[in-house]
Amino acid sequence: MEPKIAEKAWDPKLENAILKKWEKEKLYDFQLSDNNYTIDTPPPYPSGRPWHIGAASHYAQIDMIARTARMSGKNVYFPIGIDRNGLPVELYTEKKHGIRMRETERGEFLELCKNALDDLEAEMIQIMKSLGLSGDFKNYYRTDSEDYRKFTQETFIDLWKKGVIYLATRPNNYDWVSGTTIADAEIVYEEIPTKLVYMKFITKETKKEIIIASTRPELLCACKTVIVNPNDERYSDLIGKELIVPLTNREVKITPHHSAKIEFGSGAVMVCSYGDQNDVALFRELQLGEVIAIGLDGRMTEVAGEYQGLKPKQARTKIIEDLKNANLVEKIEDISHRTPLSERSKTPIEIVPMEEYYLKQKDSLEKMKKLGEEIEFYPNMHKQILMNWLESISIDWPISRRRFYGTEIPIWYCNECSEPFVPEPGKYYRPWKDKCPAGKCEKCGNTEFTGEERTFDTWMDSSVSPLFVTKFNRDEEFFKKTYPTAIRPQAKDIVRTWLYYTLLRCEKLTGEKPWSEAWIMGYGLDEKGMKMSKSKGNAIDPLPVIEKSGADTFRFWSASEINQGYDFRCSEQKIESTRKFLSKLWNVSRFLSSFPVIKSGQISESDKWILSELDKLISVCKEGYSKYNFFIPSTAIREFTWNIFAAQYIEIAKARAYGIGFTDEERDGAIFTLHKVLSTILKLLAPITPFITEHLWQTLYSQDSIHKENLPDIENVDDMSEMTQLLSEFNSKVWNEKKQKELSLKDSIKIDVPETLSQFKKDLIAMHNLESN
RNA sequence: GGGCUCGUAGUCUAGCUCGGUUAUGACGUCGCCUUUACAUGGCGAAGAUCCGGUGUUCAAAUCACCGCGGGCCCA
Repeated sequence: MEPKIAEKAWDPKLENAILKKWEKEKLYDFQLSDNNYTIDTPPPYPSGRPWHIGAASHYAQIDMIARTARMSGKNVYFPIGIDRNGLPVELYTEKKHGIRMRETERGEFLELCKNALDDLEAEMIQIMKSLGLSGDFKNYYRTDSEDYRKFTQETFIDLWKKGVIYLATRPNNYDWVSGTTIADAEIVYEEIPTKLVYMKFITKETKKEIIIASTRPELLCACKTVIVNPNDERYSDLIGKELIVPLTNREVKITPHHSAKIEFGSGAVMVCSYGDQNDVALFRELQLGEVIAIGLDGRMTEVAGEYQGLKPKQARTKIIEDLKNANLVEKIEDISHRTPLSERSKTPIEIVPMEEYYLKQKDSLEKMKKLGEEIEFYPNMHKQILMNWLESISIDWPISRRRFYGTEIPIWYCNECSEPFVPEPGKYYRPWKDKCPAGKCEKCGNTEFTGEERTFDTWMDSSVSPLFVTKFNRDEEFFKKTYPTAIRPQAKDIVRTWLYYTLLRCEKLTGEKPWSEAWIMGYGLDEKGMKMSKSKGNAIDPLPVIEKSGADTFRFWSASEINQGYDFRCSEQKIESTRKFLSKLWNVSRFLSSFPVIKSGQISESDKWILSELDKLISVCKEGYSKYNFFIPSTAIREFTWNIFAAQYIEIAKARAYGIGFTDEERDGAIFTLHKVLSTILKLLAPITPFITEHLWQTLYSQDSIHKENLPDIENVDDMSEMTQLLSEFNSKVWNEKKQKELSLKDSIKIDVPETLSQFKKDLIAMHNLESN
């Protein structure tokens, strides 16, 4: 019989047609039912080209979660969203058009951002689709849509009414490049070379010289005290005495404090508002009055005297010169200093007192820990990231940002008495341009208002993703049937932010946890194990890789190469070489396609053996799938298909399948078993490589999609796995002997079938053309 | 400084829970082979101080302890 499959290899170009067919058949459309499995899909941020190959791999695996659930009989809701709020697009737009946000009309700037996002988003959607994501693309949402922003504002108004939002002036992490406050979670630390300046302070009474080392001499004008360790004998007689600050000639006290390290610098430390977080803690503890030395424009203020208007770095250079000229410097060391940077703009943050809105979180920490305990983490070890973070939270969450491209904080202020007005939910508010919905101020009756200009931290938007996709407050039935959602898949670097904030917000709004499971993925690194970045030039663009090798190859690589939760290395060569397995699967199928698909036959001992191995494979795969660990099924299937099914069983059963020297019933047993095994492999593999399995399934077995099938169940065939090695050893022995004797594989040879394999004797004699004994 | 986590060929990985073969398989490398559905293949080879040390034991990749190294987080 001619094989139904003629082509000699799987052609990834077929994927496109399969995609179109799925779309036409509405295969993955979601209809609400009582058995919903909701995925809180991470909405990717279109930050620029190329998209990260690690992220593409994340999404491929998230799709495997969806397909696994679908093939386990669940009604899968797999929403697709795009995260479009926040700083990166503002920076991208400024650079692209050579403009500055604050010097551009706000409405115009927002329009430019929106256009940039549309471009970047289109490519991302294309990659996600071509990866075979079985998500709800038709209803994909954007976090900057009126609908979403209205929703974010509603949740804010709700929290405002609950009294968990407040205004406070606090030293804040301030990123002066992006001109906004940032949360602790957005700070990254880097070792940066800097100068440690040993300055000469003078004691007021005795005119004795005291050396104080600092990396921030420009903050001399904001120095309010000098601390020394109480155990430091060098200074014990000076505690409580006054020092003259160089250049400014102000007087400050020497205070004992345990945080002064005896061995660092000279042991005496100047405390300024604010050099670092430690200064903040000391100012609070010692109740010092702060001096604002750096303004919101990132430049020195008038308290800096002649240094006013300079950037801190410029001021530092100048002040070091001046100190040197005045002979007030003992020495200068070049050191490497662990500097806090803004994660987004990568510039050193300053600590500046500012009035911002806060969301209370400190009083929820115990509750959060409890919820964290209840949520199942895959892999479990990453739960620790959340727990450690919960342990270290010390201040409430600052939620206001001085940026443009974000959800506006829906507040107006009375021009007369400054009383804030928060409108009713139900509308998208833009206070920077909309008229205040209140006729007059409730407090003073004034009718003039000023709109709030700030926006929310983007995590305020993305932290309600599980509520948005389940239609919280908008469709009660839908919400009831989909929330709490089943699973939150995400990357491990945003556990402290996205995962935590979602937990916090959803609990505050619904009293429940947002998901019962969290699935945490590692980073994609380059082939040497370095972090990929556009600036280093080691980033791999996923689009050409997928176009060249095909989505299934990429997906199988992702599944078989990445250990759950661990960082992984990406190399194009390795991805491409994964394709060999798909070729193998293709050719196995091509061979089987020359035999009719039949319902039954007389099962021989070798058939029972492969069916028992197949049972084992099913168990292993289902175990792996149940833990969302795709490494387990992908490697098990490859191993079984290649080394057991193709290399051993097909060879053993081939002669019987051709029916030479066997009865029709015996022949049918082989053909039945061959198809049984292949069709099972295809179903087991379908969540990982949906395209090739669909193509082969429909060519060989059914008009219907394989993705409507359920994962196969085991049939409890008697275990014969002890035979596997014996068979493969015997076969290798015969093949090797023929090779040594320079015989063709078809030639006959005299080798006895060992007693242990006597049950397979007939198949083995036919397979190797053994001289009967 | 503290916490978490990991350490098996160039790379990914199995084995570790519950100690016992010649340490599994794949990618890559090298050699041979038109030979079967598949040269996108087959056969074979080289490649591992199982991070190190000590202890327990007849026996340690596996158990215990002490180190070392990487990554992430916090200070």
